[in-house]
Amino acid sequence: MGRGKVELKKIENPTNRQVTFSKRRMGLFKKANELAILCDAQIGVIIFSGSGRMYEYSSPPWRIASVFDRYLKAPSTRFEEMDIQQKIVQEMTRMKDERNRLRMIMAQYMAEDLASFSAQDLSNLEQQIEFSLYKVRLRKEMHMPAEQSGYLCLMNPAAAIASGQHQQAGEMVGINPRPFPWWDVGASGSGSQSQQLLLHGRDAAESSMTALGLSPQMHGYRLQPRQPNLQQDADIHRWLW
Amino acid sequence: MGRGKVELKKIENPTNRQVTFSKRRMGLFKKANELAILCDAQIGVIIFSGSGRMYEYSSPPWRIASVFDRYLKAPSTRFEEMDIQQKIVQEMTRMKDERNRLRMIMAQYMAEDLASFSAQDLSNLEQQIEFSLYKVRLRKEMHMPAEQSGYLCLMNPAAAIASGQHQQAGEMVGINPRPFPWWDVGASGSGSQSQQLLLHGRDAAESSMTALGLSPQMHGYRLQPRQPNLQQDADIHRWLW
DNA sequence: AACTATTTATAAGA
DNA sequence: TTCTTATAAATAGTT
Repeated sequence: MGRGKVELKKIENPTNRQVTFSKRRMGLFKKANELAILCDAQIGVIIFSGSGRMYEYSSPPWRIASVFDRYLKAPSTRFEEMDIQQKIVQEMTRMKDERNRLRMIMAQYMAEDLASFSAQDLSNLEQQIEFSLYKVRLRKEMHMPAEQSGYLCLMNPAAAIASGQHQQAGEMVGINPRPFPWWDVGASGSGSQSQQLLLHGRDAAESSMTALGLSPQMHGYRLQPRQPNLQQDADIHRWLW
Repeated sequence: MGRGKVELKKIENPTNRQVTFSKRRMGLFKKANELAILCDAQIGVIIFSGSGRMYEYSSPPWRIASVFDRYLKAPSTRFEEMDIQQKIVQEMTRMKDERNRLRMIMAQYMAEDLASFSAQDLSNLEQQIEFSLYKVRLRKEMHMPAEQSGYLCLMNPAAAIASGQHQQAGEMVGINPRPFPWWDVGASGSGSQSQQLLLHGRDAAESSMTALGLSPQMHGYRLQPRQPNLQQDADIHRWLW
């Protein structure tokens, strides 16, 4: 609709693209509004521009949130929702616990909260930090091969070795129980610590909706027999962890 | 567009309405698709017909759930406009992000993931760890007053002072952008890498500020409804955080 | 579901 | 950005 036919591919000229975006965005909202009124429908539209700005339309008198809420609830029964919400509460609690644990660990490791530490705890923590320092310096040496070879001597060699052995054995230095056991982070039965501490970018990219099994596709699973909700659990777990 | 002009009001004839609904629904989705492709936008459209049937479009390669997630995370989306379920999803996402962030920080601080660190990064991390070590040893001295007074000498004094100054200034040692900027956590105006590395920089920066600020009292100010209107909201918030 | 007379949307130009 | 206008596209009423 215009002076020339337009090919359905990304408009390369940024200015043209911006102008077209503006025009067509308004056109789309107008169309949505007409459809909603003419045909008595509830409509929500959300647009993110290439630059990340959000635009939204929802048919009066609704808010976008209402549309989404209806979307969330559309394919499911109340009973199933209750079920999944229980899962949510459970997983949420776990995650909150781990977050709090990590906070405490960080505070201790950065020596910002040593009030509850005994002398022995302090020694163990010191060893642990020394070992971290050792690893950093080791890596530093790799970057600048020659020059300061004696650098690592700043660290207590015994501690380095001891820590190294611990590490090889797959466990961190054990500090006494009173302070929070940050060295045992996330050790819910298995898996090496380093693995647990690494972030897998995949997590961040995943969709919460998918995770919660709230998309229509997922609801299909949940409507299956009342077997233990394995698929759903797996989905939730994958997203959460 | 048609044989006659159309008045913008609900079509009374059910058959006509249904036909128009079909035609215009497809037209709307087509327009949305064109806009998405031509202008490189991410678009989601949800339609509920008068009879309650749901239709949806989302611009490839996304699913409508992704759009919804992004909506929840958008800075302009206000907490108090969301429904309970959406709030839960949003809060979970935030908590997960913060947990992942803490994990990453821990891994770096414990020198378990230094692959992406430059020499400068390593130096700064080294300084930071040295400072932690310094604080631990300081505290250790308090426990056993006499004996090994020369203990602190193991640490590079210059680094200790430098770190101390940084600390006093209220900021951590600055390491270069490539690794995850845990040292820059919560630095509001820094314009550092955090926005790129995080799924939704602004929100995560806010929560992580308290994460490393480690003062639970301050946490989550943005999450609170601006006006403490709904008791339900308050309950959720109290439980989540 | 197809057809087409018209209206509407909009690309390009100003 | 906004307006203009030639033209493409959408669609209302018809078959």
